Amino acid sequence: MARHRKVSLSPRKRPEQDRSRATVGAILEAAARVLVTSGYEAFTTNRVAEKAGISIGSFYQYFPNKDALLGELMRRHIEEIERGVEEMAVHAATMPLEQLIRAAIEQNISSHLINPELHRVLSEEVPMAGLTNWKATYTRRMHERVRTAFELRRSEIRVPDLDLAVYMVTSAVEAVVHNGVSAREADVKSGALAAELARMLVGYLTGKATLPQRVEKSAAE
Amino acid sequence: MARHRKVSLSPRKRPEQDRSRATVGAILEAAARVLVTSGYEAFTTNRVAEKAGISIGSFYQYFPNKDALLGELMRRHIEEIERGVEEMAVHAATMPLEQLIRAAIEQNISSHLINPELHRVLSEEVPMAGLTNWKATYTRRMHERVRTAFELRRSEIRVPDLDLAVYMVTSAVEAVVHNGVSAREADVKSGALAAELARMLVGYLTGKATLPQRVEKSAAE
DNA sequence: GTGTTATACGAGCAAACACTCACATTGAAT
DNA sequence: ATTCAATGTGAGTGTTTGCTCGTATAACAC
Repeated sequence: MARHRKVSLSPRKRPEQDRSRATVGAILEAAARVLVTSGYEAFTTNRVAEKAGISIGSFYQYFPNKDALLGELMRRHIEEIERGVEEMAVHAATMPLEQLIRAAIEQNISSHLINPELHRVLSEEVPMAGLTNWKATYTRRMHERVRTAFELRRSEIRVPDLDLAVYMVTSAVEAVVHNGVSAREADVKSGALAAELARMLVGYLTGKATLPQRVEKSAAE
Repeated sequence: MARHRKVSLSPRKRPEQDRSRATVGAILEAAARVLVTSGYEAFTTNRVAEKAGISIGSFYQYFPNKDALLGELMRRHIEEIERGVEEMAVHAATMPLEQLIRAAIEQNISSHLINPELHRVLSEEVPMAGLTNWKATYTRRMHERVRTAFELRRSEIRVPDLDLAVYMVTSAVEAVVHNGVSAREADVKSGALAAELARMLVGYLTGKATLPQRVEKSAAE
């Protein structure tokens, strides 16, 4: 365990030939697999190299240290999520508030369903100390986006402090969806959770409550 | 690191004399201090013993392994929180729904303010694998409590699925308060966050929205 | 072919760390 | 004063693990 002085996080060497690009790919794939199947506890550089079918020496050709691998894994995962968010944001400008909220929730849910177990391990088990806090920058970017969307609909929103509203909504959505994926799987799949959440948030923002409606057994699942 | 086969979690030996009770106290105190000031990364048995002013040998007289110490620390922290919840639950039976919600939120906030940094480290950094999942049992007990309270007010609540409602409310409260303590400190202290949260939840549960009111600069802080 | 660079290998080093054990000290009962 | 259990000590052990480095092979340039 000589992993306390971490300096460079960027790759030591860039892969130039196809052979090495395949190696890096295998490493990242194996890393995700190890995290998903055995959790962070079993996430050691030697184990990842073994599962990737390469030698530990090859690993350190492309990653300066263990944290760099974790960072790259997290970077790619967040990138994948934000690609979806980007797409949604295009339509968002024109939708009425209620549909916008609903769409954002659905978006958040599908983010969690890309690779639920990897998402869980990355956000719950991996120690954030040491790798430049990806979660924080992700949260910040998300807040900015939501804030912009809210400003466009300022007249519909009755909450005095917009920043506080942004914070409340993002916190609530993230938590309810994140926990829901494992604890209320059925409600997530049926859309009931999304519907309830949307009703809660729209009521909060507009001050106009809508009554719940019984949800039909949807086509989901 | 020979910490993979963990068996007994209960103390190896019970302290009988005052001297040894003081030792155990010093250990627990030092453990909390290390977690708060240096995070889980620096949380080693040798370090805790050193900070407690005792030898590593003495440590292992009373704790069979590292996880047992973490477990005891967590058990005491949760116990402290639940003592407050208990007190609140007495009044809860008679209050109208809105005040009940508000009281529960205030209770949750004060739980977080007992030792905010310790609370944060325990719930975010400490790996839950290995120690019998305290968080899960705490969550379950909390759900039962809230469910019972909701059942007493079933007529006021318009949400069809009560379990889902319990889940939504507890998730939202926990997340908004937990993050709020560090990210919206001012709003937590002024009571603005609690007010907004209560409004959101009451609207969601009853289907009757209330408009936000500007919050006076309160006496807090 | 020859030289050069990229890639791969894996035994082994050095440090960290949970935990043991043989021995020392203290306290209380008789 | 003697005895014995409770308590305290800390150097040392066994293991894990991040990471290096000397060396071997494959690809490319000419």
